[in-house]
Amino acid sequence: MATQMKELEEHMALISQMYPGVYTQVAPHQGEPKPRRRRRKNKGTDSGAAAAAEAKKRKLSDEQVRLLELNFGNEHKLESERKDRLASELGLDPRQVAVWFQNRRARWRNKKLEEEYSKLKTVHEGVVLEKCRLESEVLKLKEQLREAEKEIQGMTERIDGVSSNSPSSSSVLSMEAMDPPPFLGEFGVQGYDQDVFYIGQNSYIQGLEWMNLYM
DNA sequence: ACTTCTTGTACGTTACATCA
DNA sequence: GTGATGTAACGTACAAGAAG
Repeated sequence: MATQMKELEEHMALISQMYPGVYTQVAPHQGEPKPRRRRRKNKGTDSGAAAAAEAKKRKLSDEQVRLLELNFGNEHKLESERKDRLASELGLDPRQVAVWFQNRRARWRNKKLEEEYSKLKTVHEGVVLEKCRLESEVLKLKEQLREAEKEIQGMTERIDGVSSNSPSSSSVLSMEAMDPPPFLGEFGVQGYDQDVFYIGQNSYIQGLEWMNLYM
C-alpha cells in the first residue's frame, strides 16, 4: 500500500514535469489527515418546486460544455480574467467556471494516468516476454555446452586409448599430461588437430534454429 | 522579517442526474 | 426500483504572492 502511494506520487511528479503549470502541487499531505466536515443534505430544506428548479439548473448545457471544453483545450489553467470573461459569456457564475475547470483537470489527470499505466503495462509485458526468451536461450546454450563437453570427453577418452597403445605419441596429445588442462588459447583449438574438435556444423545450426523464431 | 489575507490548486467527498 | 457511472459542487489543506 505504501509502495503504491509512493509510485503514485512519483507518477504525479512525472506528470507535473511533463505538464508544468497544470499539476503544481506535488507535495503530499503529511501526517494524520484531519477529519473532514460532512456536507449536509439539501433534501427537505427547500420547497419541492424550488428544489426542482435548482436541480434543473445543475447540469450545464451542451453549448456551455462545448465552449468550456474548447477553452480547456487551449489552456488548462484558468486565470481570473479568463474565468470572468468565460462566466459572462456562458451566463454562469465565475465560481461554476472555476469548479468546472477543477473537475475537468482532475478528469484529465486520471485519463493521463490511465494512458501512462497502459503504456507501462505494454512495455512491462514486452520485457517479461524478452526475459522468457533470454532464459530459454540460456537453457539451450547450456544444453549445447553440455553436449560439447560430453563430446570433448569422449574424444579425450579415445585419444587416451590411442596414446596408451603407442606411448611415443602420448607426450604430444594426452590432456592429463598438461597442467592446467589446455583450454588451448582463447578458443581451445591451438595445438590440436582440427578434426579432433570438429563438431558437425549442422548440429550448431540446428541448435540456433530456434533463435530464428524470434527474429 | 513576520503575520495575515487572498487567490488558486489538488484531492477527496457528497449529492444529484442519468442510464442500463 | 436499483445499482453503476458521470459530474457539479463542496470542504479542506497547501502554496505563493500581496499588503500591512
